[in-house]
Amino acid sequence: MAEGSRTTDEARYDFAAIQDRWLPVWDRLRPFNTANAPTGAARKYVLDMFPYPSGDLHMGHAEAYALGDVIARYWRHRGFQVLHPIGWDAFGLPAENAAIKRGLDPRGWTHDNIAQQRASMRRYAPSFDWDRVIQTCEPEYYRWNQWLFLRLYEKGLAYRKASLVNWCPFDQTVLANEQVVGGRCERCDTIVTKKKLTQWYFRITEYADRLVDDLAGLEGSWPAKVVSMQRNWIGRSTGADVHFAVEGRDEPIVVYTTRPDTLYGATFMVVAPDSDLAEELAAGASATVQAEFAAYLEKVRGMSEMERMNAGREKTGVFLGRYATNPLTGERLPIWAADYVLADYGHGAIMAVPAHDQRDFDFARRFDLPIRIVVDPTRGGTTGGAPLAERDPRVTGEALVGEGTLVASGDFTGLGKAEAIAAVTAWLAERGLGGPTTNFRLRDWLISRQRYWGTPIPIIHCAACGEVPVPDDQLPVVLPDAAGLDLQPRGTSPLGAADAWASVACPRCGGPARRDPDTMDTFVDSSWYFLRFLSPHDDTQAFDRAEVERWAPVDQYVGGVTHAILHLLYARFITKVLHDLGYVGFSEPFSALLNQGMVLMDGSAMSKSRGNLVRLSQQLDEHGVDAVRLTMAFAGPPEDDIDWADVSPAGSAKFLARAWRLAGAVESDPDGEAALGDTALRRATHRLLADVGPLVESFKFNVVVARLMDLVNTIRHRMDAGVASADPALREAVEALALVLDMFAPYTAEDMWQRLGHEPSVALAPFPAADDALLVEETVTAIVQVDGKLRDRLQVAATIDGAALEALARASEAALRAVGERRIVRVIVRAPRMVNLVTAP
RNA sequence: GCCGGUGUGGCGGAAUGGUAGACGCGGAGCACUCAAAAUGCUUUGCCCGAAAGGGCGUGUGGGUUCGACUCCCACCACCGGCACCA
Repeated sequence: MAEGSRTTDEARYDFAAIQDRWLPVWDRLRPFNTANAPTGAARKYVLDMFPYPSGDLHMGHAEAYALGDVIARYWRHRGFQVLHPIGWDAFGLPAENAAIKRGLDPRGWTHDNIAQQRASMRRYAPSFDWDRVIQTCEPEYYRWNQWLFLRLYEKGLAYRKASLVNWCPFDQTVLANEQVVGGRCERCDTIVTKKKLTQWYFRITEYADRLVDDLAGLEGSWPAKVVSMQRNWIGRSTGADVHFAVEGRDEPIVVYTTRPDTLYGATFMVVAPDSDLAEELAAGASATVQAEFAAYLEKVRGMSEMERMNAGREKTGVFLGRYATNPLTGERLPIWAADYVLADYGHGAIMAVPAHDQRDFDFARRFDLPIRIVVDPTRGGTTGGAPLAERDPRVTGEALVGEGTLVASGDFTGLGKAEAIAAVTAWLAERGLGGPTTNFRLRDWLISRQRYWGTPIPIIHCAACGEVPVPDDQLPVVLPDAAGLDLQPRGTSPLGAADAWASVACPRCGGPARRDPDTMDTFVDSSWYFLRFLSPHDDTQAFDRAEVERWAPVDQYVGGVTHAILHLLYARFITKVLHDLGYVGFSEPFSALLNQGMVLMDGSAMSKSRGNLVRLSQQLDEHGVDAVRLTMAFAGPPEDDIDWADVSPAGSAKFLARAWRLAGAVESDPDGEAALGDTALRRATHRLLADVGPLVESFKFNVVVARLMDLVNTIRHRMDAGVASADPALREAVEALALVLDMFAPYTAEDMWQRLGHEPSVALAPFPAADDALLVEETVTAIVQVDGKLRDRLQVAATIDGAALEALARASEAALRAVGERRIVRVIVRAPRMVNLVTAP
């Protein structure tokens, strides 16, 4: 092979020099400044989740921003005006903890980290609009957090209440339900305890139904996994409330059940020991019962969430010495307190049906309570087989939770499960003894934090007026300087000690008052930041309505699946609130979502302690920005994890060098007539141009890269086959290469573009349309099958008709050999691609 | 337990119901070189065969179809989420 002949250009591909060449040019031209884009064009809002400034950028960032940038650059090449902003999620506990550990001010620490990340980001070169940077720790931003809080407060969606909350003993602060993972603090892994505190909440439960219902509209454009996780987390369940009269009490106990059909099987009641109801019921019982209950309650309170939530643990509880009445049967039911019933779900009390609920069954066994079967699974049940006597829970130890037919249930006997649920619920509703109800696993969002580094809550506490919101015109409530404050976590907010800051005159009565010392959960900051990007410097409002209408909602959101519940749920909630308040015209913030996977090393997540940390800066120094970015895109489907041990940034660099050298081989003029060039090469070029769109839009970035490699191989092969440097088809091919490559390797593409005689930036040059005429092949490979098995390949004209193709197939030597002595009884022809000869003996 | 997802060469992964393994990594051989690196060329699913050729192959077992990685049913394995939520 005539090696070297194809690479007439012997210049070396030097990624460092190329990076140094183009960074200052891009700084000057600002090609991705949204204002520089053609106006009037269709728009796309492509948003990457903004980073948290803890240390420098890492491999995970590199993947996320590489993939997000493919999409942003793609739409620009398609002629869209693209908004692709970046900022920093700069408040929060990790930064504060890190600063305290080092004896630094969180503000300085955070700013230093942002500066470092920003410099790294500039070199990594995602196509961001650098004029829209936001940092949530600046008053220019968090002022509007406070504004948002006040709007929720006005609507009764922000409120303060005392209740048992999740408490992290290490961080000395409360946690939202969503921040407790497996009973541990999401941040520091400490076992979470419960504490009774007065805290601020956002009433997200008021939106629970819509947060579930609207997921249907996201199906298909959000990952199925995320939709299902959200649905799971909100945990909507439908059933019925049932009122049970209590002996010696005026008010009935209300319970929630998803199985009203089993009401005849209720043999006792259970209330949550840490509920007010339990306390009240115990108080009305004998001294012995009171003592037992008190001891039990103490034991329960002493347990961590971890211990209490362990489902496998043996049931415990105490009899409260009180009785309720089954509304359907009039039967007398003993009332127990047991910690398997949760105080904050439903009504904190249940009717226990041991035959048809495993937990109730376990409890009944433990305390020798009656078990009564009221649903016969052998009739109408999904699992047939064994007779009822063998399926009895008392024999099997398994409650009968499935389908079946009601037995021993008075007038309801004989009904199926679904009919019975409806019938019993209706019966209860008619008599005012209950009715259909929906319940949610989701709890209100606890947003106050007893820490320094966050948005001050804009409320003033006045002895005379109570809670008084800070008037809008007095915003922002600026976070006081950390100097002189003790930031060590002690369970109360450090801001309370900033006397000069905390003491204020009540805005209502002018009397002495104090600011609320708590700060907001940082997830408040990120719940609406995508709107701030639309008018980041507006100091008169949180966001500009006209800009919102121009850009929002986000067309494509890109980020890690770690935020599948927390951030996305909160952002969806806040968007619905803003919609209801008339501030935005849509109620879902992110029309489409792409979750990139994680970057692993040797099969597990990277960590310093595990010793498998791959440093991004080292990878960039060694292989270059483009090679790392390309590797991220080429590794596989974006949502899959990448094991860095399995991929080859060196291979990526090799490919980039090959592609780059081709730009030096082109010797024709930019305005040459491509139609006069090599047809085979032109076909390859136009096939790529035709396929890029569908591939990128279905996130098959790895396939696009493979197709680019294919094109490079084809170009080289065509050159070997005699396509000259002056052939306009070569220029056409290499230009297409540079344009498509820009999505993955912007430096290399920009340099190629210049070598091809164009002005920067390649990122703003449109993709040429594929020429349909070049997509139609002249000859194709037809396959000949015998009984569905491949036996021969034929080169045929693409226009061949069925009869001609069949004739060729019947004449195929290989096919006839396979047919042997058998007869051909049927022929399926799909011209021009396939013939199947079906035989019989 | 419930919900969601995934199973394809040594590895990462391709494949509108119609040529399984595109593209790459890794391996082997060769060229260039004093040598190496770099670069380039050839080759590379498994088995039988010198070759021609043949057989087997997409987690397992069934099914639909002329034809199944792809569609349907059952099962197995792994990953992720939720989990004493009544």
